[in-house]
Order: sequence, then structure tokens, then C-alpha cells
Amino acid sequence: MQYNFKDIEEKWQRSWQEKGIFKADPRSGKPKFYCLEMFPYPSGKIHMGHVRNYTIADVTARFKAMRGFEVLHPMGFDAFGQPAENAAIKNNTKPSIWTYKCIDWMKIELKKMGFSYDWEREVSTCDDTYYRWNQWIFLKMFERGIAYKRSSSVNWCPSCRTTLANEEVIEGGCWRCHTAVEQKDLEQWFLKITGYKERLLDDLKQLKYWPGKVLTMQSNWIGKSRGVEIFFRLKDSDTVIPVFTTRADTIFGATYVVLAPEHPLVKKLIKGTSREDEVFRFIEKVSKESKVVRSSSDVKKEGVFTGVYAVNPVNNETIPVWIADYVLMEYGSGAIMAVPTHDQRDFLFAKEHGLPMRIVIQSPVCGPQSTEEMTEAYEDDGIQVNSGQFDGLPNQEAKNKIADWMEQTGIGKIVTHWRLRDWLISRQRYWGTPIPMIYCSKCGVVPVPYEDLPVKLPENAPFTGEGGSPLGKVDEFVKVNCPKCKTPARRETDTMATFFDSSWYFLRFCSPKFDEAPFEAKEASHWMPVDQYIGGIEHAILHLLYSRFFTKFFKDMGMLDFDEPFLRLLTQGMVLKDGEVMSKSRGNIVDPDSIISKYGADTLRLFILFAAPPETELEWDDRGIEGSFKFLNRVWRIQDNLKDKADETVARVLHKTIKKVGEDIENFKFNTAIAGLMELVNAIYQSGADKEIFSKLILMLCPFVPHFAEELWELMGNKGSACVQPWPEFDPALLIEENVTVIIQVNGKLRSKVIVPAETGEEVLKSLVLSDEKLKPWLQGKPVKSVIVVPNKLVNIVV
RNA sequence: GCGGAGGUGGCGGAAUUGGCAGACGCGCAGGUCUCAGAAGCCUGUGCCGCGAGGUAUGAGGGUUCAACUCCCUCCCUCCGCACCA
Repeated sequence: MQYNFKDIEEKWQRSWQEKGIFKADPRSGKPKFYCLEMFPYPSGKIHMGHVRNYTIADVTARFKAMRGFEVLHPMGFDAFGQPAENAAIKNNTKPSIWTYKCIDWMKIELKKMGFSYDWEREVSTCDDTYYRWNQWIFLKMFERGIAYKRSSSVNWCPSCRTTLANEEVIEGGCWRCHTAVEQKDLEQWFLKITGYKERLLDDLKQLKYWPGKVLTMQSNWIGKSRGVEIFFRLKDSDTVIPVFTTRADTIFGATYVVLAPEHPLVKKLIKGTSREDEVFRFIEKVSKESKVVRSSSDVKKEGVFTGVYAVNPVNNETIPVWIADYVLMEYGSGAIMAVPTHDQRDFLFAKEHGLPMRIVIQSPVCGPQSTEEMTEAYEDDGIQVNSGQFDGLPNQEAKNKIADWMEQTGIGKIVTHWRLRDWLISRQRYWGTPIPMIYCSKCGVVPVPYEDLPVKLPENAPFTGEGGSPLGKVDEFVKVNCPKCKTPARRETDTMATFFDSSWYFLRFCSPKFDEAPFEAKEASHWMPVDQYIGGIEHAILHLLYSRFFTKFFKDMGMLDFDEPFLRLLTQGMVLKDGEVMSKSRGNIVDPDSIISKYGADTLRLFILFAAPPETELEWDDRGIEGSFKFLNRVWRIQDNLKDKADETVARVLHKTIKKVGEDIENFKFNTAIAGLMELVNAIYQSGADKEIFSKLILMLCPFVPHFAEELWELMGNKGSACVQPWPEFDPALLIEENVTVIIQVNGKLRSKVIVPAETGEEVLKSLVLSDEKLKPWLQGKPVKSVIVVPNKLVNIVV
């Protein structure tokens, strides 16, 4: 006999909704708990990744509610983005229609899972009641100089036909379609996230409850590195080439200088020289190479000599200036001093082109003594040689001394370099937030007045999937009068990157219907920061960095009084099938819906929590899910065999379980929490349970399998919803064991066990153990050297 | 290359932080019930060995009465970043 999950789940989902059980009330007087998961893109179907993410969050939210917290647990949709445009073209419909349909389907599936969302707070970023606040925020940023427009070489995906942020370029390819990214000069809108770089880096220290991995990734992305900018003057000229290095200790070994092919000085240097043609041909060739090709490490480093010489400022040596593809304009000053002996890239390049080299750091014990011996650069620490007054110093010490000396003498300047670039947010796309700007031939760039927001997306834009923004083709959108001088002007036709939308949605959930600002300060200060944020590791950099940036911006605006939006972060592992990520192309997708109809949502929830700890990858197992279903049926049958009064042994197990499960949930060890519940059930099958014990088991099951627990709770004749009951308390007195099993070892090997009353004294134990018959064969004829006693645990006899 | 995480039965995974390795589940084997099967329920299940016992947490070494846990050397897997000067 199996329990009827279908009716039960529908029944309780209806009941929760009717009673409004998951409404978050800021005036309840209880301590607040904001539980948030990364909201989904509405593709139409939820996948196992969503199920896992949201189940982990749901257990947390439900548990906290039972623990007496007023829980805010909202859900919404990150609804702008390119897939909607592609789907609209494919199905000959509109992105809005397609998106809202997907949202409806997805909501049905989320509701079927029994998640405890406060649906009254739902937001969709494609709704103008939401995106008008994107525009509002943008205008505020514009007023403060944080949003600005400039022409720049930008990352361009030829397949998506749009620009990409640096953060969206993965290994030189588009993060979405992996097409090789090209460089293109365009007028684009940027957000000055670099203005926040120090705070974004420093405040990582506040995030004590974030995974270390994420902190490292953010820190690397911001990429602070300290070094020296050294000024190389050109021979017989006043022109100076600043060069950035983190290895000032190698300056005496700099035997040539290299500029990036895009370096602005290049043209000036070679104009009219005999090498002009050759150099230009090289630059031309490099510019045609995609980033992927150029950054692949196995490609041979290429370059040309400019015919120009520079002077090494520390020893006045004349050294050649080259141009090479291995120097990047985006990093440092776009120029390097090359030290072939102590940098592998310089070493390979120097070998290839027969450039000179000189050792300036030597290991006191081993390593190459002459450049002829060298087969690779010596990049380890050592002692300075050939370095003038710095000879004999350990190089790490010399690094600082040389830097200081350079600053004093004006040879160089100690600088801090950052990897973080400003955030490019313009997208030549339709399905996004229109950037609220107007171009007037008289007044220039004019912001749309606040009272004219939102700038709504026109419904009738043409989608061809071809280049250029579709908005540019809608006359009634583009043509507008200038807000200042009232003469005909034109609107900005780019839209915002969707990461803009998701950078503040957690604030909107605090007051989703507020219509005077993006969020109501009072509500935000009540609910924020998010106490627990849960989502995929794939957002470790972009989304989290941008959200942190926005939060700091709002703080500077006086709209918030804290620095960091997310107190605790949990990144859940992926769901795999046969060792691989579930994906359409692999054809190994397990559809949550099919599992729900076969076993019910509770079984799916239970399995996905039990099969692995939240942070590790989870291998989907069809047989495992049967096991979870079997367990629920096993619990279900307990109600038919209840005793009037259960044994104390079961009561003891119960209280131990209450303690364990509570602690495990707090620590996100759901798999062992469930294992503990299974042990309790096994104990009940051995010795029987009474109504009280069974009811407490039901309450502990409630966060995991809420529908199932509600039904049993009701069948046991209890009043009120199970999920609003307080979490059961354990009796510490029942946790104290009367008897303990003490392990007896001889030379560290288990030889016997003895059951003794708890807290038996050392001496008693010793004599008891030494008279143990079982130990005779091990002790015979051997003198006892020592006896180690760990009370209540073990005795180890050393012979 | 740099940074991070990890390696435990046939499988997913436990181990209160140095104290019974393998909890819990899957799988497998046997039993019970049944005309029979399914479902239940019960028992067993790291490996070698009939047994006493031996042996085992990627490999090797060390510290310790005692090591999955701490230290050293090496191997492998996964993830992130990457001509970053």
C-alpha cells in the first residue's frame, strides 16, 4: 500500500495558499529571516538544478519559521534577455507573450514542489513596474557620474550581434554561445564600478559566511597588484614610455622594451621610418586575430623591432624597443620591460629573436650560473647580482628597496594596478530595459525626466535576429522631443544588460509594490541584508559583484545603511547524470515533472537532499529516488501500529534525533539530518512509538516533506498546520547515557568491548579491563608497559 | 602556470575534529509471508580466509599509546583564473 501523494500534495498546496501561511509580515514582532535563492530565467520549465537550489532554500526557510523567525521567502523572474528574442523569432510571437507564458508554466511547476514562497511579492524584471526603477537607478547614476558614455573598443559577439561586458567574455569567447569575441569601436554606456574597487575588495573581509572559493574568485577578479611604473625615456628624445612591473628587483636585467601592438605610441614612433611598413603589417595581422587565438598559450610569440631604442634608467643602457603580440594593451600600461632571464615569456621571445639577456638573480645553492646554461627563465627567489648597489641582497628585500629608490630618484613610481574595468551595460537588443536617454542636436545627451518614466518598450518592434538594435527601427519610439528645448530629438536605442536587473531585485522584494522609489527604505532596513542566499557557483563573480556594487551605491545615496547585501552565501553543487551535467545536447535530462507525477514532490525533495551534501555535485540515481519513496511509505505505516506508551529507549533516540536534526539543518547537513530521521524510524520499527513520539517525528519531517507531514499531522488529530508549529525541543536529561560501551585495545588494535556505567573511574576501568578473559591471548607473557584510559571511550593497553 | 576543492566498499555518501573506519541509503544475498509474484517485514553484506585471524580510507614516509583526520614527498580528478608583466 502506498500513500496517496497526489491528493495530499494538491490538498495542502491549496490549504497553504488559502490560509496565506507564507506571507511575510514585518510587523509580527518576531526576529526576521530573509531567505533568498537566485531567481530563475523563465525558460518555461524548471530543471533539477532549480529543484535542488530551491529545495535547499525551502528547508531553510521552513525550519527557520518553525524556529520562531518571521521568514521572508520571495520568488520572481529574471525575465529580460536574449532567449526570449530567439524564441519569439522561432515561434513567430512576441518576446513579452512568450516570456509571460513561460512564467505561468514555471509558477505552476514551482507551486507543485510545495515551496513556501510569499507569492504576493513576486516580481518580473520585464514588467514596467520593475524596469522603470532600473531607469530611475540609471538616472541617479548618471547624475553622479557613475553611468557615463564613451567610445571604446568593446567586446563584440558576432553571433549574438551585441556587445559584452568583460565579465561576459570567457576564454575569449561569448559566455552564452562561445563564439570568438571581436573588438569593435562603439559609443557605449558604462557604469563606473572601478570607483568602488577598493570597497569591493576590502569589504570581502566582512563576508565571513561566504565560501572561501567565491571570495578568492572575487578578489582575483578585482585583481589588485602592487608594483612600480618605471619610466623608459627614448634615446635622443623626450618621449617617455611608462612600463608596469611587479618585479622591480629584475630591472637591471631588462634588456629590451615591448609595446602592445595597440599601444598609442607605436604610430608616433615609427612614422616616416624605414620600418614603418613592416611594423604596420604586423599590427594589421595581430588586430585580425581573435582573442581566443591570441591568448592561447601554445601559440608562438611574434613581434617586430621598431628601429627605436630606449634607455634603461637604472644603468643608462641603450636597449631596443619591440612590438609583440604577447603584450596586452588592457593590462598595466600596455608596455613591459623584458627580463628574459627571469620571465618565461620574455625568455622564449628573446631566444626566438636573438635578443640579449643577463642574469640578475641567482640561487645561492643551485640554478644556472650563465645565460648559456639557461633552458628556461629562473623565476624563483635568490640573491641580486649585476644589480649595482643592490648586489648581494635577497631579491624579495631588493624588490622593496629598489622600488623606494626609484620613487626617490624619479626613475619610477610605486603604483597599484587593478584588473577590474568599468562595466559595459549597453546592449544592441530589444528585450531589455531601454536606457532612458535622449540625444538632441542642440542640448546633447539629455536624461529622460523622472516624471516621464518608465520609457516603455514598444510592443511592435521587428525581430529579424539581424544586427543593430530592433528599437532603432521603431519610429514612434525613436522620435521624441527634447525634454529641454522641445525640438525633435532621438532616443537611445540600446537596452541595459540584464545583470543590471538582477543587481537589486533582492531589495525590491522588501516592498515589491512601492511606487515612489525602487524600494521603501523602512522595509529594506527591516528585511535586509539577506540572511541566507543560495544559488549556483556560476554567479560567483558577475551577479554577486554587481549586487555588491549596487548596494554600496545605494548606501552612498543614503538609501541603505549597510555595505553588503548577502550575509551568508551557499553555492549548491550541480546535478549530474552518469557523471555529466544534465543538458539537452547530452540528452540526459531527468524532468522534475515526471518524477513528481510518479512519486510526488515530497519524494523528489527528500531524495535531492539526501543524496549528497548541498555544496557537492549530486549524481542523479533513479533507484535512489525509489528508496526515498520507500522511506516515506515506511513512515506512513507507523500510524497503524502506535502504542499507548513507548519504551524509554525510543524516547532517548527521539531526543537525540531532535538535537541532531536541528544542528544538522543549521549547518546545511541535510543528508545526515535525514539519515538521523531514518535511524529514528528504524528504532520505532524495533520498539514501537506512541502518538507523542510520532508527532514529533512528523514535525521534524515537515521542512523536508511538508505535504506528507501536514497530512499525517492532521490524521493524528492535531490542530493547525504542521508547518507553523514550533520545532520540537529535546530534553537534555534524556541525552545522558546510563551505560557506555568502552573500547578495549591492545597496542591500538580493537580486541574487546565492555559495557560499563557512564563516568566509571579510570582505576575501576583499568582493573576491569586487565581481568578481561578475551584479552588473555594478547597479554600472555608480555609485560604491560602502560595503559591509556579515555573515560567513557576506550582503554588502550600497550605491551 | 597560478589559485581553490577533493581522492573512503559494487554505488551515493558518514565519521561529535586524533579515539570502534564504512552511519544512513542504494545495490546484492538469504529468510518470512504467498498457490505464485509484487509490496511489506527480518537477517547478512569492505576485502582475503572454512576458521582463528589478517588486511584496508590515492601512493610512500613521519609524528603518536592511537591517524581518513596532523606533518613531509609524490600521483590523480574536478573547478576557477590566465601571455596579468
